[in-house]
Amino acid sequence: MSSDNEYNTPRPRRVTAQIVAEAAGVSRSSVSRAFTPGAYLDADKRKKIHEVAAQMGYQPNALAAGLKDGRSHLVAVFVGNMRSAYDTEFVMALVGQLNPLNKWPILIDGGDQSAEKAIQQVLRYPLDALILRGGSMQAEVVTHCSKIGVPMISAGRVVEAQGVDNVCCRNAEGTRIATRVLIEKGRKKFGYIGGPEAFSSSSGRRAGLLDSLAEAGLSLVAETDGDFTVDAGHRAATRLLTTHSLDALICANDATAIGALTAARDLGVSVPETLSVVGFDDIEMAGWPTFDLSTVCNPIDEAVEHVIQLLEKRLKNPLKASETILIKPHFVPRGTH
Amino acid sequence: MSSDNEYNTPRPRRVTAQIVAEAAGVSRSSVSRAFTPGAYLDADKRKKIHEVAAQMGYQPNALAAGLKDGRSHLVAVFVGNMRSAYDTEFVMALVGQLNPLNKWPILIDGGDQSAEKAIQQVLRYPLDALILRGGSMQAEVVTHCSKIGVPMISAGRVVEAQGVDNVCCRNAEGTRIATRVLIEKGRKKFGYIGGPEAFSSSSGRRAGLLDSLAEAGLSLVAETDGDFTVDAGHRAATRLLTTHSLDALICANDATAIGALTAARDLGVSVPETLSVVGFDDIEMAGWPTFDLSTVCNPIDEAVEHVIQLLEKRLKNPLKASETILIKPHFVPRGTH
DNA sequence: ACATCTTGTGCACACGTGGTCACATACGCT
DNA sequence: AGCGTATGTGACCACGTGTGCACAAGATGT
Repeated sequence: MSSDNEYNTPRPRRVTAQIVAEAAGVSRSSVSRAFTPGAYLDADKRKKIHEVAAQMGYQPNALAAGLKDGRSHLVAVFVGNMRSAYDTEFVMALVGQLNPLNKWPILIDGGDQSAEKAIQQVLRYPLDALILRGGSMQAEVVTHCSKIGVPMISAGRVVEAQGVDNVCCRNAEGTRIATRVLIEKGRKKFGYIGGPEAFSSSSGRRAGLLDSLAEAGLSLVAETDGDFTVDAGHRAATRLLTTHSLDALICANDATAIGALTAARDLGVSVPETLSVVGFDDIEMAGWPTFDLSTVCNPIDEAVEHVIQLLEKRLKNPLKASETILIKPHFVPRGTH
Repeated sequence: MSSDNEYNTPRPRRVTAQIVAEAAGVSRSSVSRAFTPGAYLDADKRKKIHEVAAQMGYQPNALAAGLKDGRSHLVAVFVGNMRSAYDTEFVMALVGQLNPLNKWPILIDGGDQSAEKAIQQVLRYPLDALILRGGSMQAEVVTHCSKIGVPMISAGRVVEAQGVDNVCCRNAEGTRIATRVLIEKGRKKFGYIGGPEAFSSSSGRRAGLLDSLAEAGLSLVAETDGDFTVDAGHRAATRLLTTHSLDALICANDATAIGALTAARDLGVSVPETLSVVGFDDIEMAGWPTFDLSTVCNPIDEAVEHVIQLLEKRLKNPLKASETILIKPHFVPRGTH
């Protein structure tokens, strides 16, 4: 780590309320009041102050304000893997909803190897909250957060801990529904391409598949694990399709499914005539004409909305009991099943 | 905007150095020193303090520290459009490089309609810097930043203003090279699908195309503008290919090219046999087997590295003259030309 | 003219930290 | 013992803000 004292030229300091006060010929308190909506201040004086402030480029220092009331309006957003399209879309939706609440997201990429260190450092700020989107988080960090009173909201993975709220998709139900649709279409020889074993979403989705197969008296013909990427999906599907005779391929997420789709084409297996391919998440790309992927929708807008609601509730009442909201997925029929 | 005073239950305040001092039986100063690398403190006492602090979950409040030395270690990252794969990849690389410098990114999505308001609010924090990745930024914001002494670094678009450093790709050179390659292959009837007119990158890329065409005594057969998305690329290419006879399609970015590629397939035009399609940026997706897109590499890692270097230089010397670094693109031959 | 109420503003404090300064303690040397 | 020096530590201040409190000034009522 580089030394912090290597700055030779000091930065010209920011304009402060004191400076504005002197320039406008009023007291510093009045400047502060001019920027505080509810405060008593003569209308003319307020206008004058705003003019001077605008000219000098003054805005109240959010850091100092936060120091006073213990609320920084900063929210750390920990993203499991920004390289995944689902996570990216999720973050975009989340950031869009955070802004109107006056909350500003500090982004931490869980895919980066220094993520743990990064999160430790970011926790030195008095965060209003820590939002987790997927990924894995050391238990140590969770307990640390609850110890220092930073609320956590986890999306996509249920974290059982005090003061942690959760929003999660009913993963098993998603694949259960999709599998039923395929069985009704007459599919019998199912393969599964999962994600990393450590991810609860992956195991949940697999469980739903097994449920529906059992229900119909079928069993899983072949399976293998990937890492949620297109590349891994391609490799895994190539392996499965060349070693087994399959008529349906359930994938743990859309990226995997897109890789599998490409692999099928490369092998000359026609989709959906002889093989059904189904993904999970319904990322934007799944709807592109090239792929036209049948998938299970893991609704982002709904999830984000719940996250925001939980955040607001938690901020209003920091001591409230933890909540877990489960979201119902639905099947999106397109051209690959 | 919601009132800020609607929090009924006050959050239990953070553990402070004072509390730790009392618990450890030392003075507050000693606690501070225990967390300051260079400071004099008895080794045993330091160890003791660290133990107590760890147990209580204490970490120095970064806000208060920043208030003191005028450096928040926060960096606003304004992204033109996080829905674009290039921007996403850029941000990921940037965030990864920012963390080791102890800088934390506050993400602002320029694609969101409230982006202008958001940036105004975020500027209330004493940011160490504002990094722009593409997109358009009101001149007002730029002058405001320079007025309050927040350094700006723009990537992908040259902003001519005091205290603004720039990193940008030689866009014209990129398409110039690509066009030459296609001309050497015997292509003569070129079409161009641009981006929004307001984007300098789009016009630069078009200029390079025209250069090389003129050089070879050719002229542009047809062109139209999109909005840098796959969908727009698809629509634009469909229009161009059905109304003109073309053997080469130069696209302003990869997303557009991928859309065009799909459109060509849909129309039964064989690529690369009868039509060459070339993109710009070399996003990850361009390398996927499904697309195997020939394109111009707009190197992200190199750009990010320069941004970081400029940032460090600027922080060391806030008054230094502005710099503009131009990056040399190169052609990436794949299967679509 | 005096009392009461309303409205506006300045003072002073708290927030949590890092650093400077002065002071206390201990140690080595003559 | 006396002195100089090295080392450790406590008291204080600055950073920029919001706000409670007290007070001043002006308006209104009797």
